[in-house]
Amino acid sequence: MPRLTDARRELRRAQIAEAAVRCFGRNGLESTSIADITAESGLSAGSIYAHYRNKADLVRAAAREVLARRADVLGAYAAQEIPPAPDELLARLVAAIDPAEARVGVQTWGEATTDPAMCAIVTDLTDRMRALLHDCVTAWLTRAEGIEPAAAREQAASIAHRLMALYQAELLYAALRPPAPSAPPTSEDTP
Amino acid sequence: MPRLTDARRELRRAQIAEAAVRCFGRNGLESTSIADITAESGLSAGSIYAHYRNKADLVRAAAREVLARRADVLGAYAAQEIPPAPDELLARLVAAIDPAEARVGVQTWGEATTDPAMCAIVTDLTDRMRALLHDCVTAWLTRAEGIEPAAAREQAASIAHRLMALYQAELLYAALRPPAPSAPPTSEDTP
DNA sequence: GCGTAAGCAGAACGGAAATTCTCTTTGGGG
DNA sequence: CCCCAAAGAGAATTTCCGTTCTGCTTACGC
Repeated sequence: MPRLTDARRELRRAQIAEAAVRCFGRNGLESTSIADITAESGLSAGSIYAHYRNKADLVRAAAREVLARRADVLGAYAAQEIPPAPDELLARLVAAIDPAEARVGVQTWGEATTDPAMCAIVTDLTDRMRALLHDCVTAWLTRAEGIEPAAAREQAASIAHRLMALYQAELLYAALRPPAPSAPPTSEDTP
Repeated sequence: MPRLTDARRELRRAQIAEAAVRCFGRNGLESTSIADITAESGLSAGSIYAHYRNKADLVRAAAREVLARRADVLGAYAAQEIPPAPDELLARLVAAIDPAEARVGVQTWGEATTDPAMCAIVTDLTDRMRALLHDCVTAWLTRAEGIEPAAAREQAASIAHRLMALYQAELLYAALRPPAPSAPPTSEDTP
């Protein structure tokens, strides 16, 4: 049965998801139509539906991609032998924020308030990032500050919680900074 | 010209906006149709369009209402003679969060990434709340901690910034806690 | 190489939802 | 208390968009 080889199939899925992320960053989750993604990806509607069950499925895939990419940045720091101090860590994470991805990230929050599946994706990633932060801070407390591992782990929890909160807030600021590059006007100008 | 008296007109607008907020909290900004708001408010579509130019306009009004209500809670604390300490202040603000309003608040963030008008509403309120926090913390630093007003005002700035960030993060958590009371299934269960 | 079942393009379909239109009701001013 | 324009109800309209369907094309397995 001549199916696409798995590698090629994944490539197509990624091609679609990445185009979707670009569209979402530009126009928002609900305002981007399948036609938009069609145009951005260079593929056809039929093709998209061969790779994703429906639009909601594609939105979730795009969300997973954006969120996972953010976790990866953090993961790189967590893997270091001597992790940076909390302030420094936060500063670097904030500096690594990409405005377009921040917008999609915040849009996924909004969607998550309504769609349980999206909520699961968001909370799962939030928990994973917080755990990563926890590891990072624990390692810093023990290696750079010379605190007992057990005590460090405990202290790190509240610090990680706060770091996560501050990071999320920064993500929100980044998402709102340049309102929108070229959003279609919503027709409410002159009364 | 027998128009509605201003008081009555405002009453109708509020009636519609409040119904809209309830719907948005339940189903999200984009998923609630005018028909939903019609059912919730007990008014007709024609009537709604007599009070709001279009759906986007109504969404903005609802957002303003929810956001303003949050600012009011904070404003009450800011007006006190001896404001609470930052930790206590944050704890009280968090305790005062209503899940349904939190959901709408987060949805407005998502919308703001796309709609410049909504972005202006959100950033305006954020700035105003931060300013209120700033006043609160400054007052606490001077009155409870006995710090010079000028120095207090300066120190308060970064504290207020952090408080705002932590509050926003808590709002997000509250919005995602019980995923959704009764969301319509998105049809993606069995492959 | 070659056949075939898939991927894929693009038009067609169906439905939903915002906005508008028309007719009825009603509240306020004289 | 009466008139009339505006408020309101609810159906009609229209536009738009997700999804599906129909063939052509292509890439994989033999």
